Amino acid sequence: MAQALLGKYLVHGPCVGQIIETEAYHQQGDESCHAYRGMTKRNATMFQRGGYLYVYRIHQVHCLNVVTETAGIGSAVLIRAIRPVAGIALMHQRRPPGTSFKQLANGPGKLCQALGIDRAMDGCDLTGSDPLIWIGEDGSDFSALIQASPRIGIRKATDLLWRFVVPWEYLPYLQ
DNA sequence: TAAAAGATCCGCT
DNA sequence: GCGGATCTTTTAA
Repeated sequence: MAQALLGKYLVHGPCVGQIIETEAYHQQGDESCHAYRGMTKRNATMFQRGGYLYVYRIHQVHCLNVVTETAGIGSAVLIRAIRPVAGIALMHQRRPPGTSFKQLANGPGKLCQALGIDRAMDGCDLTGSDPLIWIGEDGSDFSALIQASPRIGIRKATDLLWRFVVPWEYLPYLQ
């Protein structure tokens, strides 16, 4: 699922971004997954069926995930970077003055800031029932360009190559 | 009730 | 590359 989400469009109101970096997290055998030790108040959304939005806060920023498993299994894909596609003026407004185009949303906290996502949106349905926030696609296939690597900023299960990136340098050649 | 850890970011060097 | 900011959840006493 983490690879399949690359190239998809994350839509929140007028703002749209194409997903270019993801990380997978799974309850089973993945110690760095929030759901590894079972359900808590924070991670409850991870145990819903796939298609829901899981948002949590870390340090001073929010991180946005897509729930991926069947109900009862805690699992999600962290969206780590998007390519801004629409609503770019509004994204600039939400980010610090002088932020470059690339830096608008090239990190988990940054893209939440650019898209205006916070913990209040945890549990939203991304599959189309909510006209404000959803995930769409245009049929683009990034599978040949995906690079796998260890996940960023974690201390456990660092051997898993569950981070998937479409390098920023490739993007101009895709249009 | 308290303390520590954490899927980050930014500025400085 | 490094450290600090700064806040919520979780866990232990």
